[in-house]
Amino acid sequence: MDIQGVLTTKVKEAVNSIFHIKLESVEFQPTRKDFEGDITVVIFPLLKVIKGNPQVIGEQIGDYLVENVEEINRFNVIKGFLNLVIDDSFYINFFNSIKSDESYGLLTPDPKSKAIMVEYSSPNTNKPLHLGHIRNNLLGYSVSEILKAAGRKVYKTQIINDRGIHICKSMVAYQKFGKGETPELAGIKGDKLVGNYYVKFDKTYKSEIETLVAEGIEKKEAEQSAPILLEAQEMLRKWEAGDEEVVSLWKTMNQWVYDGFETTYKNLGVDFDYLYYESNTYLLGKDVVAEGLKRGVFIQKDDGSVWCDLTDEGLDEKIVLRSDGTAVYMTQDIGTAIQRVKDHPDVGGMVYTVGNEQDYHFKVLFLILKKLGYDWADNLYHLSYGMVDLPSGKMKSREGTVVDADDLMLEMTQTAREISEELGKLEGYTKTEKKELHKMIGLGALKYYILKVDPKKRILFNPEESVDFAGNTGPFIQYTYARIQSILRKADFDYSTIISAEGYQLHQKEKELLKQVQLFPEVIQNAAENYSPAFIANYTYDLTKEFNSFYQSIPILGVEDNIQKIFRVQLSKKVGDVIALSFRFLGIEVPERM
RNA sequence: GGUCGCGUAGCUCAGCUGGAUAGAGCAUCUGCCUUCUAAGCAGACGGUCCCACGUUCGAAUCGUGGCGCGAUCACCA
Repeated sequence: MDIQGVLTTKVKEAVNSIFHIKLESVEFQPTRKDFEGDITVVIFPLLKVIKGNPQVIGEQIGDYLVENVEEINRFNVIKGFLNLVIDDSFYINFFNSIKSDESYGLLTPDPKSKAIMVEYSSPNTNKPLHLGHIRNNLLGYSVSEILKAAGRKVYKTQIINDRGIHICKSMVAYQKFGKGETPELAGIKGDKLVGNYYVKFDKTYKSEIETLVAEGIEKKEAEQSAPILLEAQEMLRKWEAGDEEVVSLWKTMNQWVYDGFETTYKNLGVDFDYLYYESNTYLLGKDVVAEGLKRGVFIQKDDGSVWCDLTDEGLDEKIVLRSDGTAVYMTQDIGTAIQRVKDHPDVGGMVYTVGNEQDYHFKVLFLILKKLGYDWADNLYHLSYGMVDLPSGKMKSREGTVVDADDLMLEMTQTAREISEELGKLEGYTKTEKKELHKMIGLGALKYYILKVDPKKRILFNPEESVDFAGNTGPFIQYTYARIQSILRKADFDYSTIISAEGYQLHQKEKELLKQVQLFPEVIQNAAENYSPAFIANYTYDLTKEFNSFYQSIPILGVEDNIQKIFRVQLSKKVGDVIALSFRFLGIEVPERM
């Protein structure tokens, strides 16, 4: 069925029979729209082994192919390009083979193959989620779905950074100013409440520094000796010592945050299979480091600190344990990775969705795990993505210059409602249905906006200019899907008949659409190999554009010929299916109407 | 300074395992709703693909050297 495979063989055969030369490979590309043809053989590379004029060589191969390959009708040669015209029957047969296949494009997982664990989100528990987390979440979730579609077994996970000085800051501020406030009493989400105290801490801290400086103390000194900071440090010591009061407050406030996060995740449509808490895993890496030291993977310095020498790899030495024996960030990540494989022995690789400011950290982490000799260490991937910046610069929670995740989702939904109401196409929909639809569209716009760009690229997000709903956007694709569903609702006849390739002549628009549908499985594989939802987004856009052109150029339900009508409805349905599937990989829902 | 990433139309981005005249959307301007949803379609306008050199029949794509932007080079996480 794979035309390229067939052609490769046949072109080799042709070259062998005409020139008596064995070819290694043949280069194909889709024919440019300005020329007649569907697939093109590039002749230039052949000139290295075949002496002669590319025009003549092309024609000779073309003649042979028309003679010997059933699917090829005719050809033309322009410069060094051999354009082949494929017979309609090939496309129709292809379509018949996939039209009822609901898992078209998907690979079923090999039960023996190893699972892959995808980590994403991994927030601190002292402030609400913001736009940066949204990018992280969408990427991690989407890549998980894409990997599944490509036949991988996937576990979604996150590590929750629930310990450390940053948590204590919120806790201290709450103790000082909280007066027993709770999310219920304040009527706000728990993560927002805790976030407020984090900001409050920072304000107090800054004013204390000012006071100290006014009293004539050096700024650096003041920064280190501000009373509220000392209190936070004291609290961290108490926490590590298991102080009951502190631990109890920690538990209460963390729970508020988890509840708040849960709401945000639910709205965003992401979820996790397994959770890891830093408070449970931060000590794990120490044993591994001790063992690695024994085996000579690490070296110990005079002060007792332990290091990994990576100078052979062109990097520096990296600390894995402090001189006082406590764990650093790296220690914890080593431990967590190993723990995950212990918990889930079928895991054979991991994907870490973390911003690109940590490129170096993960490079080192992966090297260390490899040095420690874990076989899965070859299958680690850092899904590194660029920051989301505002026109005013970086987002900083402490300074309140963030785009809050909940607020943004709400705004997108409201914009969707305004547009939708203006167009007024939802007659007969209940309030609830409309509300759901507006959310679907608003989030569709947001998710597509973020996922369509290459993860590596930095995104500049301007809250003043709202995310578009027209053009290359989520709603555009959702709209096309709704159009297709409308056609299917109106097609009140049996369109399940298989259209015979015999005697059916494809309209140009039908053919272009079929070619686009044909690309789908390959796109999924590419997206999975590159860990890039952007591949899926861009493909879906191309497919959608092609469909809209088809839709506006030729009648579907209105066409005279019954066979044509059935075929076009079938084709429309298939395009709708592919759109829905693609969007599912992006975590975007598609509407019946809009 | 070393390392990594990015640099394509006024703006946002595709294209990057080398191929024909570099593609979309937004914005600006023209047409198209008494036929299947106009959140649409068709068209116009808009380009030193950051610069230079090199490899090649052929370079936005590969290599080297620059320039610009960002990140990173903590006994912070």
